[in-house]
Amino acid sequence: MPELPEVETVRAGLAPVLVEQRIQKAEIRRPDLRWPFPENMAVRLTGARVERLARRSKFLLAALDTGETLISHLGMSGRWLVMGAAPLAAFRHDTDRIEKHDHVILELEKGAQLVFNDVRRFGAMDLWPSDDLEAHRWLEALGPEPLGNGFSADTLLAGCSGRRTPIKAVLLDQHTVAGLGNIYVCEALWAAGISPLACAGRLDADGAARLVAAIREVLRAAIAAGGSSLRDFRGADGELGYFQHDFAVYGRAGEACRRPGCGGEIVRDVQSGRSSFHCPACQSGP
DNA sequence: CTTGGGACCTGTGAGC
DNA sequence: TGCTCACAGGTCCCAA
Repeated sequence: MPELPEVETVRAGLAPVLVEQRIQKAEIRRPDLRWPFPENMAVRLTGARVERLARRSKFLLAALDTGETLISHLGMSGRWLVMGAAPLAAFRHDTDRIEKHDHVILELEKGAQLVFNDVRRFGAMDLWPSDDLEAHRWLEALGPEPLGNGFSADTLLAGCSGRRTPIKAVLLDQHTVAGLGNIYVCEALWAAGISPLACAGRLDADGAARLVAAIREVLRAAIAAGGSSLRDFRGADGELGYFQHDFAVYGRAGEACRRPGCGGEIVRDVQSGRSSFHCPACQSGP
């Protein structure tokens, strides 16, 4: 489900109900997700007040007044949902299977509940000292934020230099730039006119500049649309994102390329076990 | 060091 | 109806 735009959508929806609220009770309903939860997580959360809710790449960072930060990752199917608000009650009604995968429930002041639901359990949570966050193993090796000043044609070119792997693999790997996933890599490469199969080491300065601009624009537009709802992504408020209607290539194998005057047909390839979509007519490379 | 493949886990839809 | 297979937005780990 969640790449950077979806995580940002969740952050924006969660912040108004979570920030400046105290966690009155933490119910931890299993010992782990992808990894074990931190020791005594319920105790360390209970009574803590959330001071800020930030995002780094695909991680949500809730800074607590205890000096620790609750780090969470949605994996493939994780969601943070706000319960107790009227609109949400309607959304939850017909789907009792959802409750089956509610793994962490945080009760806030004023009765609202935050529920972490994750069918596949590829998600993760940890608690870590806020003043040493960058040393956390999930965060220490992350590349720059794609929408931040640390990401540029120069840094992208440096990350691609000498690499024999396809450009798609470099963008999915979180070291050169952090936060992209399968959907937005495919979309950005299409927007830049570069094939996902193209050799990373052959990216030139012009291509790098186009790719950086394309990544930023695709992410910006997706965030503005509330992310993409394939299957079941929802924002924290239960709202659907709608960027999936704007996909140029993702999931469109056999359909016409949307670039004006192109006339090509989108094809699906499998690269290192994952679907890639591109238009052979207007995306350069092998 | 780089790279590709499998592993983790559950659910859904297509085809027989 | 029920079986099997392929596939799904992410990341880690290991062998070559």
